[in-house]
Amino acid sequence: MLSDIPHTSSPLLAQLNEEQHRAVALPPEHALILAGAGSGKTRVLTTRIAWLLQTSQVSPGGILAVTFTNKAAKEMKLRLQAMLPVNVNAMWIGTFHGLCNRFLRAHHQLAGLPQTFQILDTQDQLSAVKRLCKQFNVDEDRFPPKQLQYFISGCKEDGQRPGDVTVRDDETRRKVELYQLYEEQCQREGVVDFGELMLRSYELLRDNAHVREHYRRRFRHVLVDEFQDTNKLQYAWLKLLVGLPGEGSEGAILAVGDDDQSIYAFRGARVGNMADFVREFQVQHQIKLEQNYRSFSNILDSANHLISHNKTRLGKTLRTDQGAGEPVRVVESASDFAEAQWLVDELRQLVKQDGFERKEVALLYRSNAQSRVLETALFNAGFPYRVYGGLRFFERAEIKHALAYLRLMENPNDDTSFLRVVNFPPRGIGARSIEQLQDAARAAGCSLHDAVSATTGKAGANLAAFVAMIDVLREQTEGLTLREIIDLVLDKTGLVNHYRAEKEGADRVENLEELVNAAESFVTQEGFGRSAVAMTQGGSVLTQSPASQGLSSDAPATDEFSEDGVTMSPLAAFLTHASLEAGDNQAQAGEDAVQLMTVHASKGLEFDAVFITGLEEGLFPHENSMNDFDGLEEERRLMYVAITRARKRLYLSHSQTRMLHGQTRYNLKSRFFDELPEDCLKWITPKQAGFANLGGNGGGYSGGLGGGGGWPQTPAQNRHARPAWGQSSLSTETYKSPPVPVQKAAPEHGITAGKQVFHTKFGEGKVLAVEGTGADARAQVNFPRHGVKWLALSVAKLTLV
DNA sequence: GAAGTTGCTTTTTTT
DNA sequence: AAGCAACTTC
Repeated sequence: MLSDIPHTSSPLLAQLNEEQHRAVALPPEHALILAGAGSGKTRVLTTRIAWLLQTSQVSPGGILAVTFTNKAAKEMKLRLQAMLPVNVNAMWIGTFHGLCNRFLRAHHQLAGLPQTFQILDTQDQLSAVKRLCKQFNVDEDRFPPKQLQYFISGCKEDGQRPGDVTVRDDETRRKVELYQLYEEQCQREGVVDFGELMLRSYELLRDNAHVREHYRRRFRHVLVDEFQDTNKLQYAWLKLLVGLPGEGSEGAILAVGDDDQSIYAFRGARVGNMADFVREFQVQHQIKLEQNYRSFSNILDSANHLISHNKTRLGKTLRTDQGAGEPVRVVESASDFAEAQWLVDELRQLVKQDGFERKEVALLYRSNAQSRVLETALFNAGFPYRVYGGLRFFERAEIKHALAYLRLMENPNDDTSFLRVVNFPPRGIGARSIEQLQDAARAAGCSLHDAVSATTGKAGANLAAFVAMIDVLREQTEGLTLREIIDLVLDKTGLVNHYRAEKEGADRVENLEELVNAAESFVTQEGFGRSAVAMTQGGSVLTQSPASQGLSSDAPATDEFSEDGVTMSPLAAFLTHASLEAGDNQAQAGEDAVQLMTVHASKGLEFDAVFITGLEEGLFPHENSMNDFDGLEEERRLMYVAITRARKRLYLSHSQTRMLHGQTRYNLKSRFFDELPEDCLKWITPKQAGFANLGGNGGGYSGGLGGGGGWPQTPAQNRHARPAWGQSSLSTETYKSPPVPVQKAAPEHGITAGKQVFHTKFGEGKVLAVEGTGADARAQVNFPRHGVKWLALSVAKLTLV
């Protein structure tokens, strides 16, 4: 009953439905919100915070909100700021890793870390592991570095140090040994990987009662977004941070999640945390948000119907007040090329006739490899598109090189960075010199940087020059602005010149210039001036001062928890920013282009029209997942996520054949089609124009003139050349259609109704019907094992029995 | 020390 | 198919 809720008069609550209202105005106790897709989850989260502040139940300093992505954190701050005049930087809003970083910077001594510790991203971590393997002569066939990396990350996600791992066999024993050595290496070098950020922070809270008590008193309201995606360690961290009932703590957790949208089990997410949370925190308030504001009911019913096939669910059914809307369109193509071509035609019509905006249309697929055909077709049609995924800005090689120099200036012991740039650009320091240096460093138990002075000869001179350059740069850049520092480093290290001289290096030079811009805007946005300033997010933290008793739990901005302990140079702050936030990977936002992405990447987004492509057995559900129960359920949730992205129109598309790993595969349509409500669907058969059927005949799609990168032209972001017939600078107006590949005359197939035929995958079957001629010829065949199929004769290799 | 050649792998992804 | 790593050759 609304009347039972306090403070209902707040205008903040006026526009909420009853469920949302109840969620926002919950008492300060642990609660779980089951928020269905499109049910206004973020809105509830932000309004909850705003309401708590407005009704003076908490001050900004008492709020901690945690998300999984920087994007979500940014969004939350933005919307909060729009709701009420509050300094969002006084609140702790960020990703798990961002917040952990903040804790560790503030308590670096207690955590056993240098103040300037650097953060290894996944790439850095792998190269660190490789280096370790070389040093200890690990048989890389028996222990592939990638697998070791996976092992180490997995252990950390489970909260296990080397000593905590149960060793049952020799292989594990060796892995644990290497894990231990890896840890020592990181510690020596003053670097932490992502898992370490989380684990160290957990241990900090676990092992230091006064720190724990301080934060428990301080954070009265802890809000967790996407709770279904938390892993074991993150949940344990939350338990420490807030304290279980009976531990005398006062903070309340508001967990928001949707078990049906849990699609990250493969990387350690534990949906079970939701049930554990309810049990361990004795949650009294559970609210389901089932009102969907996004989709028409044909779309929503399809999603509901599909997900109802999952056995392990908390149970939730979305409803909408919008009408049925259009039926969900289902399309079958003969080949992935035909699918792509059909898609382009349909897109054109969608935009021209039905008035959809390009950027409001998404093409979704299960795996990245599927994007290529789509891109090729779009590119050749001159249709603007944008691909999400792939290399992000701060992951690009040239950027990582530049950052490595900067990191070395901050922390000379960072051997990973040292090795990355010691001979890049080439300066005559080869593998042999580096090996010698590594031996010396190992013998002396010091970093590569420090071992240089011990080397002799010509190699030693080169190394000495390199180290001297870094040291000189450190001195020269003292007191300069971040921009000036980076400019100087790019120049003096020869990095820019090296790429200028390279014939394919223009994009890289551009990216390096972009790095300077990124630094500039970082300074502006985060308020970093010339002098050292506090943590990137502002706000206060508990310093290492021993006087940590008698703290007020709120608004400690002016007390002894001043920012003293967390001052960082602008450079150090920028480096942290670069490791924690890989940056955008998309071309110009705002460009009106259709969006291509994996289903995973689409989570949290919505579009007017959505195409889900490649709905085939083995692809979606993926073959690696479809053999075990949990895997299949996750695939189904993935499909559920995909469907619920659509507002108005949804297309489901599958193809009979598809090129995969250089081979044509014959696929059955996805089992998910059988799990959708038939009366919501409309089966469309696209007209099979000649162009659409060029499946396996080696037509003109490959081996074009090359050049160009996507459309519209985004040279710096879209470096990889794609096949194209035309010039790379296309415009919709001037572009001419690619020449239609010459279709070989279809051989006389002699397939007629009633005959027995053989198919390489489906086996023997009986022809029921044949239609079309030449390239368009299709046969309907009844296979005893696989049912009735329509097969394009130009694609499927049917032989008469 | 750098450039060319062969062979191998191939889900999903954030921090 | 294609990208990447490791190997061989100049």
